[in-house]
Amino acid sequence: MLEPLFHVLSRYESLSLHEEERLRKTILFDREVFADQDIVKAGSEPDRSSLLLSGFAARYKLLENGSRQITSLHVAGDFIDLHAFLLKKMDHGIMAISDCRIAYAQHAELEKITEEEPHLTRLLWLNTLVDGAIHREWIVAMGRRSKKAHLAHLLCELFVRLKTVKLTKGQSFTLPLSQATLSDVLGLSTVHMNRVIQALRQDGVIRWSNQQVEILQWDRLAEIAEFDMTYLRLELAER
Amino acid sequence: MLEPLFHVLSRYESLSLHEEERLRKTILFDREVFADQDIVKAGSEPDRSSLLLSGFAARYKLLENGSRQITSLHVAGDFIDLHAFLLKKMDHGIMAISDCRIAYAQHAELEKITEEEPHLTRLLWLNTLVDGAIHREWIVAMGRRSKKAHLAHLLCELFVRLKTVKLTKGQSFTLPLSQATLSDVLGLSTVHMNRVIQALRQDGVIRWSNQQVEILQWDRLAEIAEFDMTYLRLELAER
DNA sequence: CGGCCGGTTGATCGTCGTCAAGTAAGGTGG
DNA sequence: CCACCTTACTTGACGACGATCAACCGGCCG
Repeated sequence: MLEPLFHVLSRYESLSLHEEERLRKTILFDREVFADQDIVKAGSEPDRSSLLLSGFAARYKLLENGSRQITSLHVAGDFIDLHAFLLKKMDHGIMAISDCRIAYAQHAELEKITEEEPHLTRLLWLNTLVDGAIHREWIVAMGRRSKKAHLAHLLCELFVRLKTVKLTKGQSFTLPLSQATLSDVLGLSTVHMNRVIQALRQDGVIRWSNQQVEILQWDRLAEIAEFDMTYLRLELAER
Repeated sequence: MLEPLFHVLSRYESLSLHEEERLRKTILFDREVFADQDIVKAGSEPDRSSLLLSGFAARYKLLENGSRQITSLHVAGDFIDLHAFLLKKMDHGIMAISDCRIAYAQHAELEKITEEEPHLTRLLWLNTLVDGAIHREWIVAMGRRSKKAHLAHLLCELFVRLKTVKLTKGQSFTLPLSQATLSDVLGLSTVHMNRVIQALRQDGVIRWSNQQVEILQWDRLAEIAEFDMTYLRLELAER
């Protein structure tokens, strides 16, 4: 059940069996959250952190005029609010984009891990640092890339992340986001979001329908995006 | 010398004298970096992390067409590349915006801290999490705020951050960024950057000249920005 | 069958980038 | 001390990009 998490953590540094056991004992109780439901409410102060076992989730903030900005997308294996362990108060909400399966780690247990398991602690810390690296890449995309390049970059990132948790088939993956939701990722109107997608289709680099994205020409897509996956830190380092 | 760092860390949770001592022993050698010089090069794999003692620094990425996006701004007390301790490879550069004074912590020493000082480790981790929270707020600003609101938000954030390290005088602070540099923060052209600044001036909420920013009407500025400082996590929590 | 949701397209308008020019301040060399 | 740079900021004109308003299509569900 925790395999996606093991895949994610051990893509940074190998996990010992003892550490896997420790995580199994820490991460408990799973529940289902249906699409469009909040997994964690903005402003709450949870006493546990949520691990996404399956499905897609998003962190988001709402503005007074009702608009929404999604600040990150999450897939199986992602510790979606591990930062709440130390940040305490949620400064944003997290919602299920598709139906999601969630498991929990009590903050008290995480604290014990920081007292007793320094290596595992560093891996969990690293996990949150990769979140930060993704945030930085999104900032670059929003500030200085064309909208087409931004979308191309997002697709490259999702493909690579999904591949490490074995959720791609060949050059395809399932992306259960409506164009309206996607537009809240890129900060666009839905109309223009649609046109940007059309542009990538017309370039012949992707096929996309019924929530299935197929990358027809990875090299050209990566070139449009100027995609450099260093920031995802997927090369295994020695412990 | 490390007082700014202590101010930053102890605004999260109080530091014990032992922990302050430990930091003093860990953070050594300071040097000066002049404005516009790189402090850390993109692609490098530093064996130490840099603490900014004074001055302003920025993390940035360059794109192939020569444009630049700044992904964060740093002030005295900020551990500007603490994430490199675990991320290993820099996926972005860090440059001095004004003349900067820098001290260093060897990664080997930081690793010892994670083995021996769990509470201090959590504080350092938390420090990187606040970076992430700031990134998220910037993403929201770039995606869904008007440019005027984005700038207002940035000024609010900088004012609050500078205040906690005692670098404000009344409602004023020194901001040694040219408008061209600022435009690489907001993702704008320099021409439009200038016009956005004019707009805030005309609203009478700020005065700004010779690198001195004075906030004339905090409430209106915060209202334009929809500024909610929760994300900076400045309320002191118990240990 | 009718309504709703997601996707698509056209028309129009505002925001913002680009090109261009001009001003003010500071620094250098004669 | 002044002629001449350079750098930072400022303003105007114009065009491209993206938001908004509006309409329409197809599939799904009650």
